[in-house]
Amino acid sequence: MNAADTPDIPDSGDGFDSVGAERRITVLREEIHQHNHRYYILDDPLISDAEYDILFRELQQLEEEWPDLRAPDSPTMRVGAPPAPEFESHRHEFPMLSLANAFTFEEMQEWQGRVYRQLNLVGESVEENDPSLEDVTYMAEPKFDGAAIELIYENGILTAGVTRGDGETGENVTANVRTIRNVPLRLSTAVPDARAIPDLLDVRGEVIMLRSEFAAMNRRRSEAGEPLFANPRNASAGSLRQLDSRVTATRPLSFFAYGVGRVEGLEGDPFTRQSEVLETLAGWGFQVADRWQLAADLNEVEQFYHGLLGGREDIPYEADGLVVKVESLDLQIELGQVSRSPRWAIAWKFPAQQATTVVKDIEISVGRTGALTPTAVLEPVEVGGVIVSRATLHNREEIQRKDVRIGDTVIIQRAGDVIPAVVKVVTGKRRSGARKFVFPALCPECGSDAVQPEGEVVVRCVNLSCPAQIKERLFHWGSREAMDVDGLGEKLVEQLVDRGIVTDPAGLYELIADDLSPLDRMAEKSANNLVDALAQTKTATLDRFLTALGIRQVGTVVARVLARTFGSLEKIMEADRETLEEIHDIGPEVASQVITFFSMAENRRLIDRLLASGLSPQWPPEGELAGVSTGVDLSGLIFVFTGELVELTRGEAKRLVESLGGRVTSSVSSRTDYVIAGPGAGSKRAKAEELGVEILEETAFLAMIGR
DNA sequence: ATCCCTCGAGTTCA
DNA sequence: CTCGAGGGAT
Repeated sequence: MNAADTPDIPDSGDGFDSVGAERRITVLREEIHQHNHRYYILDDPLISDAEYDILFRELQQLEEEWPDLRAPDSPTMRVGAPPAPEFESHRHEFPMLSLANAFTFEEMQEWQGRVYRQLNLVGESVEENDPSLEDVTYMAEPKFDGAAIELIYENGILTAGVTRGDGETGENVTANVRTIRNVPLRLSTAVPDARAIPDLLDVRGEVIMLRSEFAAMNRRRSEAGEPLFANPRNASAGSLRQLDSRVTATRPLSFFAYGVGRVEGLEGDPFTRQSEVLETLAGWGFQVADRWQLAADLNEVEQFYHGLLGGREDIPYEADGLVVKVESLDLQIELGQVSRSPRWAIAWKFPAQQATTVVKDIEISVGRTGALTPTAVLEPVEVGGVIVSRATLHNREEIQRKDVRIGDTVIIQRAGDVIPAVVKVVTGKRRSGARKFVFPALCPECGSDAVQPEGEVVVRCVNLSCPAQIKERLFHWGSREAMDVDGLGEKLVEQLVDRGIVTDPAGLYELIADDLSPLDRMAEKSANNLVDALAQTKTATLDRFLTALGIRQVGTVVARVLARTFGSLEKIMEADRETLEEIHDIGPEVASQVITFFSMAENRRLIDRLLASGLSPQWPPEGELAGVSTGVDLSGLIFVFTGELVELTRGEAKRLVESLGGRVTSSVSSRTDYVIAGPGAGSKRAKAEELGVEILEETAFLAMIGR
């Protein structure tokens, strides 16, 4: 049933007036919504596809005739809209976290141990009000292998769909999401016991392709002579990121919901259990995993795991493991998160897909820092739907430890189903021709010495002018985290360096379009684009500039710390070792790398030339909340936010604290300095009282930071 | 001295 | 995504 494929039906000449049309449109939409639900969610249609198409066409025609009556939740939105030039980025109000992984039961037990420890369930100081071991139960469901997204519903209407992105910021793919047949455009209240719909709801889930749909789609593509998709995951992710949503509409995508983000204005009690969230979502019209399981302990989880693994092929979608969550939402809140993963959930992955192949050769590549990295060149082999021909061997010791020789038969797998790695050598199949790899003592790119410093694992080329290093440094300069120069790709850098046109980043800014014209694939237009893109980076922020310089041990985070602490390039260059080491997150090693970098005459000359070409690193960043310096110094202080905030969003509050040098974490501990508690604060507030941590209201917090 | 968490750096394929 | 190592807390 695909309305987009239905041939046009001649105009019926309905002759409604606007009121009549509106009434008819409302009836049609409601009816089509019901049929969609029965077809896609309940799998129990009441009418034939042909009858459905007639209703759909009628609605389409009416909407064409009365454009004012179009609506974002109309089923006709599902056929897609004309292409957009690019996706807008969209910041998640609550970050979309990723999950920690476990592969064995032992690793699951370790995770449980961390859960117990965090909840104070082990050790001597168990207090009366603390939860007990029996309170920690689990909910497990299959881990969908697709693309994670968030759907935003305002007053029950789907208003946005956003990809996970880096977890903080994703892309707005609303037009594409609307084309997914089992995504409710409007939340359903049809189920008798369904809860009333909240004012604002973020639904999280996975966009996937069912195995059968994927196979059928590839069959169609093969008949049409179109390229095939490697696997359902790539096909889903690719379809979701189509700029032309009419293309997305032709792809057989499905959405499975598994969680919520913001829930505002929910009537009655807040959610208390993970399974309740799932049941409620199902009641509102979402498709959820067809099999999920409550488990009183890890042994029950393990049974479910083995059951699912055994019948893995029979599941209608690809699952790469199990997601196990602590069932109680109160405990989830108390557990909080570490970095970008919640402590209350874990992915228990199925064993990675493996394949056997032969190592044809071992090649060495030279990185930005001169690191010599060996890569195994493999006889191409399919692993999990992708042809793999190379696998990293990391470093010299790794080759020795695994005793990988050229000509060996090896087992490879895709780590996390992405990056190929050599698991082990099949020694039984080793033939006499297999020879040990002699790790080079000289850099293969420039012939300089390659040395391995005492106590380190990495072998490095000592020559700073090594062409391979120059290329990587230039490429790094333009990378997304650094100066983000559009068009400065690997191929272009290669040509620039090989022809001696550019040898360092300053050289890039001395380029004019004429220098580029003799290069391959460099017509006038792309040359001008590159020069423009470079010009735009002249006002990049100081932290990006520092990242781009490629100082050892200084990446995005440390660069931001330096920019925030010193505020200008000159001050950073003047800073002495003691000043640097006093800064949180900077220790002797990082300090010494910074000092060394700026003390080298060559680097100082590079910076002079960059500044002379018009670069002026900006700090504080313009327009960002972070820029509103109030002169308050929060460095070294750790904040936890709990309950609702009124004046600020969580994201703003976090950025504010960080911009003033403080840190924000999610769980209260003895090292927390302040807990900012709003209405609805619960266990964290209690924990703060217990530990004697200072508690502030939002207004007091704002006063404290001078806003 | 030891653990845990983060950060940096390097890497694959489509 | 994974590994190694820096930094901070215990």
